[in-house]
Amino acid sequence: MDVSPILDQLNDAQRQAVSAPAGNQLILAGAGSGKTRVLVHRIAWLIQVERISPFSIMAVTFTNKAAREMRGRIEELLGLNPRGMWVGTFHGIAHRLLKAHWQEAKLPQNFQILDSDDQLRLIKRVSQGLQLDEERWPAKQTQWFINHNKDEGLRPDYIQTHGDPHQETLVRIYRAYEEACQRGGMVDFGELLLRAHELWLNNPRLLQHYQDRFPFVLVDEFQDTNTIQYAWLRVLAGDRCAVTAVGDDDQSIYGWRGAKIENIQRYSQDFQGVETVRLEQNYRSTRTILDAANAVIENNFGRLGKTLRTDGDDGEKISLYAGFNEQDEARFIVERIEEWQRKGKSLESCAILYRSNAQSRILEEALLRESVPYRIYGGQRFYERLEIKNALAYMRLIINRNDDAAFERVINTPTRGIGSKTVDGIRLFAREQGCSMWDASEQMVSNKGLSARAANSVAAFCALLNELDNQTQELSLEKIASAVINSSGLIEFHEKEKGEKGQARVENLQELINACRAFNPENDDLSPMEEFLDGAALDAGEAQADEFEDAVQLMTLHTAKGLEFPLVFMAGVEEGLFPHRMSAEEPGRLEEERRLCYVGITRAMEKLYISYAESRRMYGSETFNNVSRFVKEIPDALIEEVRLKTAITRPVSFGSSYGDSAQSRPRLGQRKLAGRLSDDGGDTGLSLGQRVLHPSFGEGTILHFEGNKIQINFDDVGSKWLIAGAKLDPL
DNA sequence: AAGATAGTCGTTTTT
DNA sequence: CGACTATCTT
Repeated sequence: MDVSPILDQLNDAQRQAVSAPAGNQLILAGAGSGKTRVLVHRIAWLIQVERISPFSIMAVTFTNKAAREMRGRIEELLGLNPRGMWVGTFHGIAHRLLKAHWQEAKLPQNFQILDSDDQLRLIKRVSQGLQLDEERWPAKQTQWFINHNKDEGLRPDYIQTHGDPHQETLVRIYRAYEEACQRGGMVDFGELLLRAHELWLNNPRLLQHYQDRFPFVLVDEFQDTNTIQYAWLRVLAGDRCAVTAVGDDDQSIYGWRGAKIENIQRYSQDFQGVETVRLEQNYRSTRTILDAANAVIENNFGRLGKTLRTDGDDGEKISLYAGFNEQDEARFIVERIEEWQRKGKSLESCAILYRSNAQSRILEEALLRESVPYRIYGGQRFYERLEIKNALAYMRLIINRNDDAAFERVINTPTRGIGSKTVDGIRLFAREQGCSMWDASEQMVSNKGLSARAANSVAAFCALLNELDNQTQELSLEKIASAVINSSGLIEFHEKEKGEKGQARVENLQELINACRAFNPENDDLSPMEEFLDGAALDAGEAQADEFEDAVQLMTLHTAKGLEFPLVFMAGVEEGLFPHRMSAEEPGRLEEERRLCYVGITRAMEKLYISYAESRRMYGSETFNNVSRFVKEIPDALIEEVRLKTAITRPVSFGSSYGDSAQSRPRLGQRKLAGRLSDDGGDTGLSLGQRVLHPSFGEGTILHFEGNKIQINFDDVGSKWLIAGAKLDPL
């Protein structure tokens, strides 16, 4: 066997990981160290050198995107599609198991997946059903409670309430929610994992079957596994399976979602003879960038230890810019991007990363002003959009009339005169009869259990669905979607919505038909529509329009994990924002913020800009933040502070409230600076060296004017840059 | 059933 | 501040 295609072009550590003898292995893969490559080559090695059948291999990822990429790259390397291999997300694989063994899992064959929005609605209804005050038991919090416990593998019976009445009520809702899910054949994300785990624990023969089938399991992003995922893997692995765990403890940024960074350490103890390989050679960033990243992450304790190295050049220093407010910061970034563009570089190669989504608006405005195209990642996902979920609900009802969640969603969408009172009545009747809302509706229509008006509307709705079902029996998925969207009245409903919103929604519905056309069914046991709907629930769909235009990329630091860009801006690197004030207190959470910073820095290939704003409007009021502690953790030698030396072109506006001081005479030698005019044409009356009073900082002396900012040395709080318009009273 | 209005709340979000 | 929700109004 010629192993060169598999091992060539790998460094020693990568080669060691790829060609290790079959067994448990932990691959600690630093940022940019070729992690996916090693994973893919390891699989190729198993198949081609160790002669392992693809049927014996399972590869688990966290995102659909990662799963797709892995499948694609394996195919590329092997030159063929490794049939029989399972590649998917934890949730996707759990779903597959439950679909295959629905009876053992005690689920209806056509069980539905609840996304978090569906889940929240259901929790609200369940809480109402228990007569609980929504103020005291906010559905959001209950949802967090339920999901948190499911992530920990805890069913209601196993939760320790210690007699705390608050906890006990939450457990009661949890229990009622579970019953509602079971009644309606609905499964949320956490439940998929929990059920799949229990499926094996309760069916030893089934477990045996899968243990025999998958002697090789590979897991990507191991640092992001939560308790139930780890437990599931542990059960599958038994004591014969070889597990390859790939991860980076320094890039664990989802602890707040239940991910357990400790799972990496635990793995070495729980699994037999784990061989550890560190991938520390970085192929992405300049030495300067890596040194900065290493210096920051060194401040965390209890790391498994790993230092990124490169053979590359030092590269440029990291530029640090102190904007005097968020607008100034945004303007600075946009100017640097235009500069980059003038050098003939693409916009696609630039990313602006920020801690929280709220920061994107100011950046967008600045980009818009200069007509720089941009693309924002994150935000609402395609299959989570209201109009899409409505259309899908019709499709779900075609398959299964007893899908109450879908029923409630569209019985009056578009509005057809069925108010909440009627729906409440149907729900109540369904509960009493122990039947679905669909059945309840039919009964109430024939029993005269409804007002004539309501009965009419409900009957019409039922007829519409029955007709859709009949019409579409033999049609392709695309035609079904098209029929649903057109006959349901959803298009007209959204068309008359005012503003651009309606237009966008109609386009999205059109896009849904396109997605149906492009859909490739793979599972013979399911109808294409069933398969499509399951897929839609598990894959949010990276609907990003305008993929073709060259555009700057805007996203949160979390979203940027796994990506790389030649030019990176980290914006808003301030105390309070990053690290976020909610995380700054607890050491564990602060360390996670630091890992996020590490992730951010290591996204940059050639050049990194870090910026912050000395003053920022947050929640409507102005806040003054210091530069982030993380910046101070970067050695000075790697940083170059940017001070704009641009000519003062813009007039300064300190407001017109100083009209009376227009006569105050600038002192000699300061005429040029002090004589600038404010926007409304009046002299600001402020001059260098002048004493002023600020409402929060007290008295100070004006040190500098620059652009439309002003530096003042305050007696109490030291020197600060303020914006034009700051409330300054000349003394 | 749409529109207006008051009140709330405010990190990050793989599935 | 401003986006989103719940509630009230016509």
